[in-house]
Amino acid sequence: MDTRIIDTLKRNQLSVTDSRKKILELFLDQQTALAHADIELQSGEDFDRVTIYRTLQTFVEKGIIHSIPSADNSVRYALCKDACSEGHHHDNHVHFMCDTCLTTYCLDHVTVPTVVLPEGFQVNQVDVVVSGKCLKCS
Amino acid sequence: MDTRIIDTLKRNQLSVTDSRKKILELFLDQQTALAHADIELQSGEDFDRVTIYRTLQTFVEKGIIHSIPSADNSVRYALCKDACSEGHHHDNHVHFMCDTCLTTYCLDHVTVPTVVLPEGFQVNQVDVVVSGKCLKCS
DNA sequence: TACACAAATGCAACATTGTTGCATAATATT
DNA sequence: AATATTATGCAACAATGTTGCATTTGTGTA
Repeated sequence: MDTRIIDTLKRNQLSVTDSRKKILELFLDQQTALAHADIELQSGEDFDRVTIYRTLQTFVEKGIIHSIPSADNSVRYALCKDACSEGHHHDNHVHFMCDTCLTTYCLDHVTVPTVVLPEGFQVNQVDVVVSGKCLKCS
Repeated sequence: MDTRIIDTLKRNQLSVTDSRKKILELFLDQQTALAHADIELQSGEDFDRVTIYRTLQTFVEKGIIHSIPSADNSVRYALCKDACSEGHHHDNHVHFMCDTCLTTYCLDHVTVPTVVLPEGFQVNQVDVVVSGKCLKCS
């Protein structure tokens, strides 16, 4: 068992439970974003759907994962890396969703460009959602 | 009745029906994005939910409206302006969602910045979703 | 290690959102 | 005005998300 899993949970003052360990493991094992349905399928041992919803919600609140906007009614989540995992929830991100395989990536190292808005709009967070073909599908 | 409504429907080879007229009118009357639920509430005369879903779907296919990604499980739609309305579906957009009142704007005139992606990713479309405080709420 | 407290889970029931097939009604075409 | 085409409404269903509460599990402490 990856020690990062228990470390992360403890650092965030969360009880170490089976579902949390397993769900966090799924995120650590793959570099892509996961939707609720993915987790339900991949978790093997079946946790109650409610537990998965609540776990995701808790992880978002603690800044362990963040949600990725999408236009297809399926919110996905991805691990917050480095800086973000220390509690800076309001980070900007570039996300990429493959039109073909629907795999979604959080591109941490891509810098979010500055957006200039009309007078009167106060910017809090900027999410860039790029779609196209990913490495595997092109 | 706004002649733009019937014009737009005919230009897109769509039968002119009550629900399509009403829904298109809602989009034309307000400058903000609408979710399915908003339309259901605002349409007054109640159309079947299925009709609303199908109308939105048809409008998206014809390029009359476009969907806006969101992180809260509620896809919103906004009118495609000028260039876009002539059939160029794959336009890039900057959208703004107010954290306070949840009103969503399609900022047509704001230019979408260029995003540089890692080797191997082919860009098709770029959506920028900005959140913060809107004109009214700041 | 055992105990008590706090917290998370699972279940049930429900609410919301989205989809499909088909008969009926409305619109378009001649 | 008559016919062909298309959209609507209904019903039934599927998927997704939420809430309250009893039970179980984890945590901190003696």
